[in-house]
Amino acid sequence: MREKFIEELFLLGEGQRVRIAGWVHRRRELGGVVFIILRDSTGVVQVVFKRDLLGEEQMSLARKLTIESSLIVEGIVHRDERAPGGMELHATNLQVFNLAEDFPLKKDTSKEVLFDYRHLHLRSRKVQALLKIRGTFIRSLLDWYDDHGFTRVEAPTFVQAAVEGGATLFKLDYFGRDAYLTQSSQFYLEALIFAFDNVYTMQPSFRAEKSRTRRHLTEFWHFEAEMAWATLEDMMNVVEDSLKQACERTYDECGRELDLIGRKFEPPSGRFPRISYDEAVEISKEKGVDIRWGEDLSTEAERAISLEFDEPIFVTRYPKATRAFYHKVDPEDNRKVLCADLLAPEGIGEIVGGGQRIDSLDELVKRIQEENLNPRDYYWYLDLRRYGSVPHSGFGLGVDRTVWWISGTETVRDVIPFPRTPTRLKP
RNA sequence: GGCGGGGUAGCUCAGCUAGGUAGAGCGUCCGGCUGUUAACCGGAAGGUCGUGGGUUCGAGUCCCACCCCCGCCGCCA
Repeated sequence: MREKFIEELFLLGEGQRVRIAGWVHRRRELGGVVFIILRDSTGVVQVVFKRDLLGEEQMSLARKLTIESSLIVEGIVHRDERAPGGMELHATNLQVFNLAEDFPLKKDTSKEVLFDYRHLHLRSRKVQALLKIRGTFIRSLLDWYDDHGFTRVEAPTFVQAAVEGGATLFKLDYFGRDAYLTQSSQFYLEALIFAFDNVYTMQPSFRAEKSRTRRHLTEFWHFEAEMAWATLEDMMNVVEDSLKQACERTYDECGRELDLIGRKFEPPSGRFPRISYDEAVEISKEKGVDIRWGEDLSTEAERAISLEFDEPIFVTRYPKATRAFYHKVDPEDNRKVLCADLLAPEGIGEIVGGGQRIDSLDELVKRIQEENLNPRDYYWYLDLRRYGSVPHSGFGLGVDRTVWWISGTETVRDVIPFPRTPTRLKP
């Protein structure tokens, strides 16, 4: 079988014999010589097929090779300036495992058709690079939490009640009862901090909104953390430290991939600015955005603010009416709550949302009633305030959106292997 | 949910303003070429112009209805 990866071939010397395996990336045929660019997970190399080394029978096999055919080839390494990368393999033996049918993806294929064929497009070098960046970012992010006393936990995907009133849930039949797909693991994490103090999870969340934009998915990867005894400021520090480290490591480990996709990404180095909602409204007004105090920040306002800064920026203490019921009221101004959103630069918008949770039973019941929700639906969530309640804070980070920001692609769909949107359920 | 753009060959698009036998490039197939770099050269095949209805001698083109896709806003991560 395979002896070397393509990447390793470039370390070999002139005249060495080697056997590699991979897929036909490009082919160019002349009368008596066939050039194949062969791809594996580590890179590409030009393989040259000539009659004198291969013989007539294998030469005719080489002439039939189609794009994405899989093969094992033995040959002799040659340095040649005419070869891409300065090195090529002169084939001495060809073993075709599968002669591919006409590959449907060509140079002029539109983005939508590429997503129709996502199962095939994944093997492109660009998607490969993006998913490598994604994997590296996720690993680096989780490492930070593992190294800082957080316990990894999991929450159910089937749930009975909404976490927040606003977001729409996917409803499904659960043995004759109504159930929903989770839109956040937050409440479960709040229960788990009583066992572990600091917990995190990373799993999909689901939103049934028909949001047809380049930053929305109906199924997205949600990193969430919850911390006992933590204030809003503690929470922001955790977000900042972990995100900085994850960005730095991704930058360090994925230089080749960032180059390949043409992304000039600078990991944030300075302290993330923290501005209040009040200041955010002022900045928006100065930039000509039509906004009134008390309204949530519009996409236009978020963009105007994020373009003012080079680093991700926290916007804190929004008006109570713009946030879900579980946020703790700001003791310095009871019109506001102790929350923070993190806006990514370059107009990407919100990648983190979080804050300090209500720890008083009476206050929480009052807020649930004000939202016309039924406290009985939240019985176990209320229990957490009955038995040893503690001040606590937490947040959710949109993994896909963050990787989108790092990689600078056109849409968030580019950075997840199999995106789900209101109109896309396959492949 | 509101607004805008779009649906013509396998793919990317032109043709629609001014109705008159359906076009290009790429890809595919066939042939040529022993150093190609998204190779090149010659030839061929390939289309119920999103669906239904209407106007007209005649509709891809004009009118009506519907379906689907993309983007922006709202909602959020």
